[in-house]
Amino acid sequence: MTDKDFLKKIGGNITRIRKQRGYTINFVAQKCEIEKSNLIPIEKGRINTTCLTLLKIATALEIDAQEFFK
Amino acid sequence: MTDKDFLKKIGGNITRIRKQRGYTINFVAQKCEIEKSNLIPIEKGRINTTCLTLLKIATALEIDAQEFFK
DNA sequence: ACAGAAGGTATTATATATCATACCTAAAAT
DNA sequence: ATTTTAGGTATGATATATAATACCTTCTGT
Repeated sequence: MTDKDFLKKIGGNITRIRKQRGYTINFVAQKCEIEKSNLIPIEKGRINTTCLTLLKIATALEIDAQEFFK
Repeated sequence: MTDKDFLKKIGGNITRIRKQRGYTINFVAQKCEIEKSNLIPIEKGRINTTCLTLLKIATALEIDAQEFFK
């Protein structure tokens, strides 16, 4: 698995689960207390985010962070 | 789960699996191509590492990154 | 037609992860 | 006793994630 594919997998999982919840990017960003200018590239797999940012997103999506790696 | 506890969980899982494999920190750091001055504080839960560093460590430990989050 | 919502991009500033290196201690091996 | 190995810390430099903000496009609702 390449680095790029790995980040795209994580981002894609975040997008998929967010949409399953019916949440918008702005809503999740507010709930996480992160900026959408950070969240959007994470979902796109463009940036190599950190454990704690994943924890914030997972908490906002009411899910375990490990789900993002499946 | 606090931020500190989350990072300690991840670091503890890395240490546990590394020792199960009988690998030293130096060996894993070399295999990962990361510095031990980076790996040690990750295992201790002192730094908030990134997805790609977790991927490198998981690959060196022959495991899926999601194991670190369990 | 217009207003608002939603996704997305660009830029600058700041915080911090990582690298590279040197050094230390304790324990084990010889 | 000395050397080696393993874990760990300290520091300065560099790369990059994140914050904060402004702006853009498309689509939907009115």
